[in-house]
Amino acid sequence: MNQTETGLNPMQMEAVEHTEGPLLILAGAGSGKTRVLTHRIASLIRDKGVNPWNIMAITFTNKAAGEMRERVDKIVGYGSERIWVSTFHSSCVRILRRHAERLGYANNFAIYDTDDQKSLIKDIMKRLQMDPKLYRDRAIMAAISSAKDEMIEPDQYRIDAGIDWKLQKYAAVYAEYQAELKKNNAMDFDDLLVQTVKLFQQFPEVLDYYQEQFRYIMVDEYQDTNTVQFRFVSLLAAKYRNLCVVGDDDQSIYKFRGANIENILSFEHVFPDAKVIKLEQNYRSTQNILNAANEVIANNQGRKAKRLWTENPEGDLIDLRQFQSGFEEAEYVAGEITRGVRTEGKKYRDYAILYRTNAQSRLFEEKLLLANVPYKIVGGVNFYARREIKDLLAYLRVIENPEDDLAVLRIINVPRRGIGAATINKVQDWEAEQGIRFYDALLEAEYVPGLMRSLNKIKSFTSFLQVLRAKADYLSVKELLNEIIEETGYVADLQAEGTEEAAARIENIDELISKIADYEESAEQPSLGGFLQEVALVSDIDSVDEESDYVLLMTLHSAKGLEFPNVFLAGMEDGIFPSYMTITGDDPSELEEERRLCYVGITRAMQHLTLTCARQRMIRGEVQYNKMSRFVKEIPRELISLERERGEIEDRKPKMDIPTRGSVYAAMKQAFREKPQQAKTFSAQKATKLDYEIGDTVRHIKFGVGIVTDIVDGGRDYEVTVNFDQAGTKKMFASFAKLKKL
DNA sequence: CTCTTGAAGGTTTTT
DNA sequence: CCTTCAAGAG
Repeated sequence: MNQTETGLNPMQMEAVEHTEGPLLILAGAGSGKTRVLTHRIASLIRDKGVNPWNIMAITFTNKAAGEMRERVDKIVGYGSERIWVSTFHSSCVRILRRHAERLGYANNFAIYDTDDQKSLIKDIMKRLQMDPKLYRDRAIMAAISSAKDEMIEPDQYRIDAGIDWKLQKYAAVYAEYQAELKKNNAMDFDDLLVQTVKLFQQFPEVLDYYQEQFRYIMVDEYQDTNTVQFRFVSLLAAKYRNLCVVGDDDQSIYKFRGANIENILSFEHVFPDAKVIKLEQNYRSTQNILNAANEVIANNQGRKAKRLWTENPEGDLIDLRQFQSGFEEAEYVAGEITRGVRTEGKKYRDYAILYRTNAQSRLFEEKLLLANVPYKIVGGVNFYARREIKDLLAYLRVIENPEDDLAVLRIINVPRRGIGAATINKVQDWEAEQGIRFYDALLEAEYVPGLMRSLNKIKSFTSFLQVLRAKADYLSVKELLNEIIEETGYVADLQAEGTEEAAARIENIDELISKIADYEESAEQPSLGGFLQEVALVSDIDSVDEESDYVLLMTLHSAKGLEFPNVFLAGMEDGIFPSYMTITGDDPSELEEERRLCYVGITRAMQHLTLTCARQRMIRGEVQYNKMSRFVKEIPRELISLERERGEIEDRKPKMDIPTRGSVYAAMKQAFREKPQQAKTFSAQKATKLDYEIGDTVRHIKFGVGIVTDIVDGGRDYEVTVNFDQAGTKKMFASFAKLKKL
């Protein structure tokens, strides 16, 4: 490969060609590191004759993994499916599925999410008779998680706790928690890493097998690896030492999750023979944006010296707008997007709105809805964490892994079977006495004293599960779920409820069904276990689809690794960003982490960056007055445009900042709500036929009743003009407006 | 045992 | 604001 053929600059070339031995690539934002990684993999296969299956690449999201595989495929044309490209968690699961029994787990172990962890911790706290006022479950979960990140086992934790009675108590919960997980044949997220490393440490032959397999290892976003992940990688790479890590210390933003910035800062100490390559040319952003980012991050101490530069034009100034309230802020953003799309030929997907906390998405959602702008919110409540989804998944989990007592407990009385807390307590007491598993106790419920009428209910529950389990042998996952829905009457109950909320839940269930269908179509060997695993490890960002035309809303954390032509950084206020916690806390390194987050945010923008803030804002039902973020003040004045309004702005009536009434807003959201799958509808298929035409009277969920005055076939979608009785004339896309003919 | 109601308490960021 | 938890009636 030569430079002209690949379009790589000399530094990038060097990174691609340096394949033997440890390599640290310090890749600034937008410096083309993904290109380097893909070309490096391609070059290994094509030019150096390395077998695809001898390569492992760790990416930050499943989506990034898929894209990398695709790009390699384009360059090389074969073998990409044999490369291990995946996240840390997925790689570990894949390894553990084959060897978990060596660690005392069955290979079909369940994966517990944060919710599951929490219920388990609560259970244990109750059992240990701990006062929930004195001990916070969140704190305990965090403590256990960080212990695992550092590979500290319960015994060690207890020793380290010394005479601190509180930590001693934590240690007790930790030990019990770990025992319980094992008993349930389950692992939490952290365990996936920890157990894999344990596997490698305890079984040298297993380690050796994988060392032989993964002769070339690459890790993306290395600045955000934690200690276990570092151990995992270094163990695997210990034999052939072909370890290439790519990262940017300025973009380390996951300290709260155990990310250890030392991993990147001291890579050269751990691997003294490491080659270090810096990629400092930015191909993404304009001069002005890059300068702003450079100035902000320069305020941090203890970073590797570097300065990004670009050959890109200077570009627009950075817009800074301060508003009276969060409502006005959101309105402005929605308006700017509408304007850009209407007058500048921009696409909705050219825009992203980034904020510090998920809670900030609300206002934007509301205003975008009003402005008829298609959007998608990334993050927030995970789809698979919704109650109805977790309930149904719990059935599937119990079928797959009979030892998952936590899942059994979740569904034993869902839907209502008349098996209440009193009954469950009796069974649990007896179970503890006998030293058996909860589910096994249910099977032998006739021996449990004092059950009375509940006994029959338990019997019918367990026999229902047994039947399902038998059917699992020949039914597909989809059929199985239908069976569950049918037999439990889960959807029927919701239908009977007849509320908005119930309807939304049913919609979610429908979506779950189609997700299963998708899975069964696309997976090589679809199985119940495979589906549950996939579900446990997806993140919301994985479902973002570049083809679809919508504005993306997400936290700064979720935006890592992405880029957009136009970025709004919202809520630039002290107390929001940087967050209240870091300002009041006394750890200056936390402020630096926030600053890195700001750096990440700024560098997402390719052409245009807008910073917004509000003088006053409703937080938790209270009005807060915030100063403009200190980060904004770190940007040189000459890079900023304060121009109040641009172009003519229609004379606005004085705004009443009254939030849309909850019910109306909820209803609109409902009508509009964006399911990942519906997302495709926007771009791929317009409504094939409209059930109304010019002259018809229609109803819009927000604007009320009106008459259709025009319908234009815009190719992708119909653009409908409606003259509303109340709201005046509006143009809107048919697939969004959800107009109902009257 | 279930459902309703009211009060209290709590918020970064996520695989 | 929104979720979670406890208490009390049916």
